[in-house]
Amino acid sequence: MAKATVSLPQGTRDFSAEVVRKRNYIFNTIRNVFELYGFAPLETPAMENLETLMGKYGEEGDKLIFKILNNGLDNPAKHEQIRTDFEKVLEGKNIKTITERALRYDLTIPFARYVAMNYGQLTLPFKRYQIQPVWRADRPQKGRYREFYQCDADVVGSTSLLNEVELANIYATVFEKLGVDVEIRINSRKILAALAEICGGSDKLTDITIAIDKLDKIGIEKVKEELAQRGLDETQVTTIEKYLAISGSNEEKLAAAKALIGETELGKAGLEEIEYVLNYITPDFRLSTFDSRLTIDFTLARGLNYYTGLIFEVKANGVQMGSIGGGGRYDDLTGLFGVPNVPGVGISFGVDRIYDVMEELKLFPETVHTGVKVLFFNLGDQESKTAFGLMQQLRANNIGCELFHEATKMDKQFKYADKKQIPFAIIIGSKELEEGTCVIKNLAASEQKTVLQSELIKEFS
RNA sequence: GAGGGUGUAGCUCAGUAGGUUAGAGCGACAGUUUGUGGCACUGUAGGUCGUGGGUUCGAGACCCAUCAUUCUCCCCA
Repeated sequence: MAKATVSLPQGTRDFSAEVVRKRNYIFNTIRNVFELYGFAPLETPAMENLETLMGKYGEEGDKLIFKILNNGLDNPAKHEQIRTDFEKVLEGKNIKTITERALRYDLTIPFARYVAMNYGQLTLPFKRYQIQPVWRADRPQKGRYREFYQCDADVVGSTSLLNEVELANIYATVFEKLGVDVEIRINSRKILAALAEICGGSDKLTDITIAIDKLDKIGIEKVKEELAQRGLDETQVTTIEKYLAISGSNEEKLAAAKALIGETELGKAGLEEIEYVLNYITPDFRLSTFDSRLTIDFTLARGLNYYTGLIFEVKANGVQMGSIGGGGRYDDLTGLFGVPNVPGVGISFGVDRIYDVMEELKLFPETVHTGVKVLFFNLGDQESKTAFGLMQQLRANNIGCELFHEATKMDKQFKYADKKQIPFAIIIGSKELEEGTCVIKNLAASEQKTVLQSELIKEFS
């Protein structure tokens, strides 16, 4: 056999039947919860105008956007212009004559673009969910792909913290249903801004968040070094050290943070937001284990720079994996597209990582497999014609079945049923044909019985 | 963008200081068994050892390049 020379682009995958079924199980779970909470579906194109995406994800993000080469570059009339323009591409610029479209990088920005375009028609607050693939030109590694699905739920046109409460509950409900043990971390960008304010001014916000975001990876000493490198003096570093040292229960953390930044306006507001959400998680509202899963994490920063209020991040317990969900509040996302003052808040699920976690922890239920229920054996021309008629009757009664494609040894037909995990075999040979009966065999139990063909449907209803 | 690991049969991998004809398990196919599977036994097919150079009397093994893949950092879902 010639060795296949075809391959898949880096970081992409094919999904076999079993994997698709398991993935659909996750998709359906998430979709049902979104619907349950009053969110409506939206789909946007795989590609957007490049300028819609550029500059929205920070410098790093821009580099990871997959750009689409324009068609028609081979037109001889344009060659000279194209060559000149391509020189600029080599300098790292994006030139419309070379590339003007790109694959979507996330679902939030296309959503903001949609809201800006349709603002007049939307009933506010507008709650939408979106389940579609996104593409990033990242280097693949564990839990990281170049094509992966996001499941987003966002609310725009409302500043109410009730939205945050709802979204936190969606996280809890989905992972509860999937049986994944998670920790939902919560923080507020306002608190980080307050910290920056008392540590040298708001222009230091980015420096500070970048540094403290690394805490659990590089440790406190390295963080302090990095802060000093980024131009903070000793008092300021000490303040941040105190901030990072905050620990204990949610209540203890709140109290400690109040002492440190409660005086500032931003700090006060940020802490109130967190308290508000936590207070909603009263026994009446919370799910069985919810309160132990929603924890304050003052080191949580999140990279996407459009967040302005509460931020969320979800991590799976008991497994080495990056975050499997994240989100937060943004004050003015559509302002980028010419419609200012539309506040919003949203969350995202990373299905591919959730899949990896569930696979690693063996959390998929057996029932995810849903193939055909019956295999009709093919034991000859006349026999298979009778089988075919019965098969169509079963199908008409919504019972999935197939007829083996050729008359061959039973041994082979049994093996086919095994491989496809078909639970029942129906055998019609010359004897059954004569008697108007058929043999129903339960393959797992290795039991069989003979019934009249006219009674067959009853056996499966 | 930076740095590691790995490429040998359809799959998972062995292949010991370079040495004659490259192996195992699983899978596939056939048979033992022309209408009762999963087990067992027997047999068969399937490899230019990722690709291209080099060193050597001799390379799957060593060196260089290249491609693919995987992991870590950065960043993120």
